[in-house]
Amino acid sequence: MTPPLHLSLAGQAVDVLRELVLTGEIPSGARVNEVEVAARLGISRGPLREAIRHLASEGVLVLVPHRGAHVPTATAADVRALFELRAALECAAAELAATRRTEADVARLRAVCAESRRSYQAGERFPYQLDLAFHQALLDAARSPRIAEQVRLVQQRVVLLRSGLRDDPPHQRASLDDHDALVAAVAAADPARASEVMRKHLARVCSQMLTGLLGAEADAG
Amino acid sequence: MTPPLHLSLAGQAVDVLRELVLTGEIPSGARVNEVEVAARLGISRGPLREAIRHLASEGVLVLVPHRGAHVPTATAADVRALFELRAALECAAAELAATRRTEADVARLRAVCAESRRSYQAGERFPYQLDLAFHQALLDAARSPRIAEQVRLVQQRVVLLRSGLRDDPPHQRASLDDHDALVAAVAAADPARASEVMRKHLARVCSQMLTGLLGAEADAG
DNA sequence: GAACTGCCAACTGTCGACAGTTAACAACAT
DNA sequence: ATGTTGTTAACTGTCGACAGTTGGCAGTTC
Repeated sequence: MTPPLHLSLAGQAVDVLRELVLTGEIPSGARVNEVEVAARLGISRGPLREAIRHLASEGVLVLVPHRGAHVPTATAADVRALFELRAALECAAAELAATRRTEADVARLRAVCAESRRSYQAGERFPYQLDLAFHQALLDAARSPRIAEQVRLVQQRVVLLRSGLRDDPPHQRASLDDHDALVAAVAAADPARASEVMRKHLARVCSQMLTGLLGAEADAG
Repeated sequence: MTPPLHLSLAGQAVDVLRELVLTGEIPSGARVNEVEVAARLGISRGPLREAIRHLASEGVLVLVPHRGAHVPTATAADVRALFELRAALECAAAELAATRRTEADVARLRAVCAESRRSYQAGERFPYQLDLAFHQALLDAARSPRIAEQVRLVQQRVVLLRSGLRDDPPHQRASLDDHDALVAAVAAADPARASEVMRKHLARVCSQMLTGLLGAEADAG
C-alpha cells in the first residue's frame, strides 16, 4: 500500500516493526528483544535501536531504561486523553476543511462515504480502512500539513488500541451517518457545525472503544 | 531548572543538543557533524545518532539521507502551519481549562499574569519565560496530558523560530492583555470565550512573528 | 516455611572500526 | 572559457564486540 521506499535499514526497520506491532503480530504488552528482532529482520542492533527509538517517539512503543521496549497497554484514562488530543486536532481540521475545501475535495469526500456505505451494506461490515480514508480525505481538504501529520500519529495509536476489537454494526452505522453529516457541513462551508459534528462523532467512537476495551479486559481477566 | 536526571548518554545528549539548538548556539541552517558533536559531548556516535533522531522527531532537527542533520530554517508557510497546529491544541486546552479548572488553577494563572505585568513594567520587557509559564499553567488547568505533551513540542519549535527576534513592546503589552482576558474567561467557566480569546491571541503572535521573521530575512538578504 | 543474600545469565548501553555514498575539486577535452 | 569526467576526502550507515546493569534463581539462615 504505502511505498516503503526508504533507503536506510533503520527506515525499513521502522516500517516493518510498525507493521508488526499494528497488525498485532507483536501483541500488546509484549517486550521487544533487540537481538532477537534484529536477527529476525536480518539487520544489526544499531539500526534496530534507532527504529525502536523512532517508534517510541510515535507512541507505538514505550521505553524503559535497561529493560528495553514493549508495546504499550492502554488504560481507560489513556484512551480518554488520546481522544481529547484527537478531538482537538480533528475538530480544528474539520473547521479548516469547511473553510478551504474545493469542489474536488467535496467530491472525494462524497465518494469515500458512498464507497463506505456500499461496502457496509454489501458485507454488513464497515472496513476500518475506509474510515481512515475518510478522515484522511478531510485532512487533505483542511490543507494544514502539521495538523495532518499529528492526526496520522494519533490515528496510529488508535489503530493500536483497536487490535482485537470486535465489530459493532450499530456503531458502524452511526459512524456512517456522522461522516455524511460531516461532509454536509463541510460542503455547506459551516466550520462551527463541522467542528461540532466531529466532536460528537469522536465522542461516540471513544465511548464505543472504551466499552470494547473494558469488555476485552473483562474477558481476559 | 529542569532536572536532567537521565541515565543514558543518549538521554543526556538529547538535552544538551536541544539546549545547543534552542539557544541558537548551533544556528538555524547549520549542519550537525556527527563526529564533531560526538567529540564535543565526549560520547560515541551511537548515542549521539539516537539523540539526533529523537530531536528530528521533535522537529528540532531535520534529517537528509546521507547528508546528516541540520537545524531547520522556516518559511512563512511553515510558521502559519505551525501556528494552525498550535491553535488547534491550545484552543482545545483553553476550553478544557475553562471546564475543569479549580480555584487553585485560577489563582496560579492570576499570579503568573501579575508577575508578568510587574516584570514588564519594571524592565519594560516581557520575559518570554513568563509567557511560557502562563501557557504551561493553562495546560495544567486543562488536565489533558496528551495535549500538554504536544503543546510542549510545538512551543519548542516556536522557541526555535524566536531565536534572534527583536522585542516589540506594543505586542508584549497586547499579549499581557490577552492573557488577562484568557484568565477571565477561564475563571468564568466560559469555554467558548476562552477558545476564541486564545485563537485571537495566537493569531496576533503568529502575525507578529511573521513580520519579525520577514524583517530578519530582509535584513539578511 | 519464609525471608534474605550472593551468584548468574540475559539484555541493554556503549564503543571503535569498516563499508558505501555523496559532494567538491581538479584535470582534461571540446 | 566552459562543460565533462575522474579522483579524492569527508561523512554517514552499518556492524560486531565489550562493559554495566537488571532480574531471577539457588543456597543459606532464622
